[in-house]
Amino acid sequence: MNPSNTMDRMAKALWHVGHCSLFQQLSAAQLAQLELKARSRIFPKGAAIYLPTDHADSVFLLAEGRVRLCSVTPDGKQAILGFVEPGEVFGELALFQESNHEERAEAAANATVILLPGEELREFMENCPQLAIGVTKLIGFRRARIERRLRSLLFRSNRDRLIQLLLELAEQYGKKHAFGITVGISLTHQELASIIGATRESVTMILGELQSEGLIEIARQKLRILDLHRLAGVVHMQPPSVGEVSRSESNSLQFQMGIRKLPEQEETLRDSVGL
Amino acid sequence: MNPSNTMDRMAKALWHVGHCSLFQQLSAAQLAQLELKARSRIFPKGAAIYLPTDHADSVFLLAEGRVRLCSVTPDGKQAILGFVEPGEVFGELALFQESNHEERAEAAANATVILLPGEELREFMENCPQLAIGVTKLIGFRRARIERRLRSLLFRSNRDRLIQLLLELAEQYGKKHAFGITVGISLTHQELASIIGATRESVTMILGELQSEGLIEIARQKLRILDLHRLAGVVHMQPPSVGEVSRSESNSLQFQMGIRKLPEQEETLRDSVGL
DNA sequence: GCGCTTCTGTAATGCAAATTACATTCGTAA
DNA sequence: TTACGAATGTAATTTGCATTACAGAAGCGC
Repeated sequence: MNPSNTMDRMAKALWHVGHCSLFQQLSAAQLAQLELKARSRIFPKGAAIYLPTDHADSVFLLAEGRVRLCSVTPDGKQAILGFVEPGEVFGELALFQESNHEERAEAAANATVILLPGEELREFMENCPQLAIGVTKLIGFRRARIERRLRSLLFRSNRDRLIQLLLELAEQYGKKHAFGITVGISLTHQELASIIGATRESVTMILGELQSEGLIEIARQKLRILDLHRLAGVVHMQPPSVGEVSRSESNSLQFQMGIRKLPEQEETLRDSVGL
Repeated sequence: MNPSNTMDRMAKALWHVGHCSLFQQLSAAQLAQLELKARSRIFPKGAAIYLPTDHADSVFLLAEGRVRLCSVTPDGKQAILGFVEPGEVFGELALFQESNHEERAEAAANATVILLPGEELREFMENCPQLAIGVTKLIGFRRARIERRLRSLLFRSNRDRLIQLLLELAEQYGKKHAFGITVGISLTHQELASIIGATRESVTMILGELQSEGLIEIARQKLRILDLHRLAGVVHMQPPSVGEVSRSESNSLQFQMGIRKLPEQEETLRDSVGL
């Protein structure tokens, strides 16, 4: 690691910290101080950023790439808790829990991550209530999402959960087209399954059904929703709004929690994120 | 509502707010100011404190009684998210979400509740970072719990979830006895089921099995755990510590999330809370 | 191109748990 | 004490999904 390399990374860290919505509250001086402590790291696709055993005392800010948060059981079952998109913070619970992480974060694509020492952040929060409130909002927002996912696991069938997920994907990555909406992210059936808490086979079957019902259309990785309203109707929801520009809300960490069997090898999010 | 009654209530509110761990951070002056805005209300057993539709902009502090948080579907399925014990805060997500509550809070026993206007609290948080950090910790703590519950729903069987719940109850309400641990709270099978996300019948059967395996003993509402270690072993967990005094940690909001069919009538937590 | 792996599709079988349908006991208010 | 609703116990039946087991297709490095 030569000096210029280090400088480059630090410069990047500075830029990204300043542009993360969570830190908008800080004054220029504070930002500079925080950035002094920030360190940036690059993780190749598939690499683990932290493990459930790590006693991490750092908060992470994703600069580039995509990160997957998942939970794994000793016997190899795995669930995807959510994805982190650039500009988002993750691992934020370590800020206060004096315990270890309870999940695993891995780079779903080559990822540049900025590490912010928890110690520092806590100090900043004490001096800057705005920041503290921002963090509270963030954690609360994600808690609300998890509660929703919990509910859907309790109350809804595999099929309904998958449909719900498709609707969320449409809202997040959807782009209106001549006929229907094309979803600009491609996930494998296995990943969809891990998100909603089902098996790969179930997802394959359900997608097939939905297609033959004329609700969606699948052509090699490309998913298109033909009848948004009818789809939303099935699960008794309002059809989400799908913009031309989309990417509705950047407060991500989306998706439901799911389960999947870990086949002993890396599984990766396809990189092609159209749109 | 005559004046003296009002005064009485306000005095109570004052006392309780001052004694809630969350508000220890505030100075005497701040406390007094907050208390000016606090209002206390009494809810009879079974009454709803807030509904999923309420646009509540208040945080609640339970002074006396017990509150149940649950989630209900349009078709009558119901899940218990957790219970609130005296001294604990609830409804805290409303502090920031500009939306409605997503759950329902009802008095599981006659309950005295102190209402703190969200507007006020937000102001206090801006002036007192300690308070903001306290709130963050609280929300984060509960989020971590929910994530654990989600995992157990995904990865564990009905049986294992029930055992886990029994262990938690032992830790919270357990009291060491000559042989085994008596659990000082009595919940109906239906309630246990709603907490772990199973049906009443399943719970009845599993409890029966556990009894015939010599792990527990049930005699009219009274649950006794005979072999804590073996029980914990079944679910691959460390046996929880059970004090003579117990009530380990007051940061409650315990239990897993569950499901149950709402039989169109009130269901109440038995009042007898031994210990 | 070829061969490899990763993904997708399909179908039979198994199983945990919900559903349904009662019988019994308990608690408690009349 | 009786009577009634609530809580518990048990069992047969159904079902949603996981499991298991392949076979074909698509992507990709060589």
